Amino acid sequence: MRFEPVRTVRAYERIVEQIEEAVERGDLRPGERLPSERELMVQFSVSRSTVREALRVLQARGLVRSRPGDPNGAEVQPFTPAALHKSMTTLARVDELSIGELVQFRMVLDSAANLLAARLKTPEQLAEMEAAIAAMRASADQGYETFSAADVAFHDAVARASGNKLIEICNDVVRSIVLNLVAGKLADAPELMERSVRHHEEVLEAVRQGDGQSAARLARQTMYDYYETYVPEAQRDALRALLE
Amino acid sequence: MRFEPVRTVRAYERIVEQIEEAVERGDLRPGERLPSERELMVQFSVSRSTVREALRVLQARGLVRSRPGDPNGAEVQPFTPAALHKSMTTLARVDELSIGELVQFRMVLDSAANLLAARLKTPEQLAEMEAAIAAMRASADQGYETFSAADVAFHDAVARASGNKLIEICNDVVRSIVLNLVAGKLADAPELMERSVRHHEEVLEAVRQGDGQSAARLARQTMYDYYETYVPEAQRDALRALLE
DNA sequence: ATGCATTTGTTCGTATGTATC
DNA sequence: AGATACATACGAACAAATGCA
Repeated sequence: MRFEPVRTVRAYERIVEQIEEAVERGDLRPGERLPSERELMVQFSVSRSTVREALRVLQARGLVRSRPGDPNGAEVQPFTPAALHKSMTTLARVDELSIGELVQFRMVLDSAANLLAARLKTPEQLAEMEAAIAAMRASADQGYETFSAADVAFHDAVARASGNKLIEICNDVVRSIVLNLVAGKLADAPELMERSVRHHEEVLEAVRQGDGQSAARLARQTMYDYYETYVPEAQRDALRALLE
Repeated sequence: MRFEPVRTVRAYERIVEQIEEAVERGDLRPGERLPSERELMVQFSVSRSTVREALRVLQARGLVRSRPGDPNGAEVQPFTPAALHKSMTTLARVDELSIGELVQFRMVLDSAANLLAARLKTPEQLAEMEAAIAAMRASADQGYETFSAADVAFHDAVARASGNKLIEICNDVVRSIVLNLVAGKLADAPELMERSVRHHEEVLEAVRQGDGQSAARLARQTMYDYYETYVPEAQRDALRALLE
């Protein structure tokens, strides 16, 4: 007979587990309130400090949010990729994720999104994409900020049309990291913007016609062209491997 | 003149920020120790509870780990995708991510990994893949557990060979979630295993020959065939869109 | 619009189990 | 084996913020 080593589990962890499970089971829905800290310390029969440590962890995971003085207790949050975003950002910073790897990942995701969108798009989603491109063209002379916002809107519409929430979320997270990295470096370059608009139109046309392969290939090419100059020469080869 | 709204930032958050930045800057390297809680409460001039709440958050993010009685204080952890894994798991549970979406995401990632691996593989990595497939065949009659472990080893080797840590990590995270979901449902099916081994061999052959397109396509097909029966009929269409 | 009661944020003091030297 | 320093956990207290009558 062999015994398992006993894992000493902290009191606050058990509280986290219980509340986490309640949320995942759907017993606690977004918008609902947790009991007050004093009530929780009675229910779990622990001290207030322990309750608070548990709440801090839950808050860090984005499951609840508590404000000082709120008599209704902590609020259960709807899911946001904030926690996901946080850990990916630290990954990018601590583990020295290169800009090349990030752009490459975006190429993979955006490519897949376009492939699927070409097949699954609805007329409303097509209209969104068209509107986004129109906004891109209109803002070409209004500076990088506005242009970038329209660009983001287009890629978001495509990601939504893919019908895969995981693609949508990861796309969103990695994009914001990339945009943060190149922020400042990205000057206003009218000719670059204009070319980008043309490329996006080609992508959209392929999506409209349901030609997923072309849409995916064009999307990869578009992104490569757009970020090429910000990726160190040594890393570009790996990116070009996706273009063949 | 416009003023910014004052965001009241909690004391423990500032502590989290400071330590987080120190880790991200590299001032605190994995393995190094934080000062003890009593020391920290002096340095930040806050109370013990506040320090502890900050440490709980940092621990939830996987940056540090503290154990009772350790005279050296909390230890800075090397980056692990544990936090990433956690938030993706809650995403899968709370936001009702379907098994179809998860498998589809794996198809996208694994496909990209194979495409890149075909181009960037080293002889050592090829040897790893060969060893993994050999282990798969050897364990075909030893039950699902051993077989699955060898299967994981193969996909891991490919992901590493892709040279993209983001692909590697996301692959790992999503795979473990999928395996968790189908756990139990997946009975021992010798003929399924045998077919899977053959498919993996075809993938490996394409990788060996540097034929990225074929490797990617075969990888998608292999995964689809393997998980098809566990994906509800209605969701399979979206998966098949990746096979054309 | 003004208090009032309640809640969270934070502090301090204390007791207990535990790891290291 | 003992001493020391540590994290864990408890409880009481005060300030600041919030919601409601």
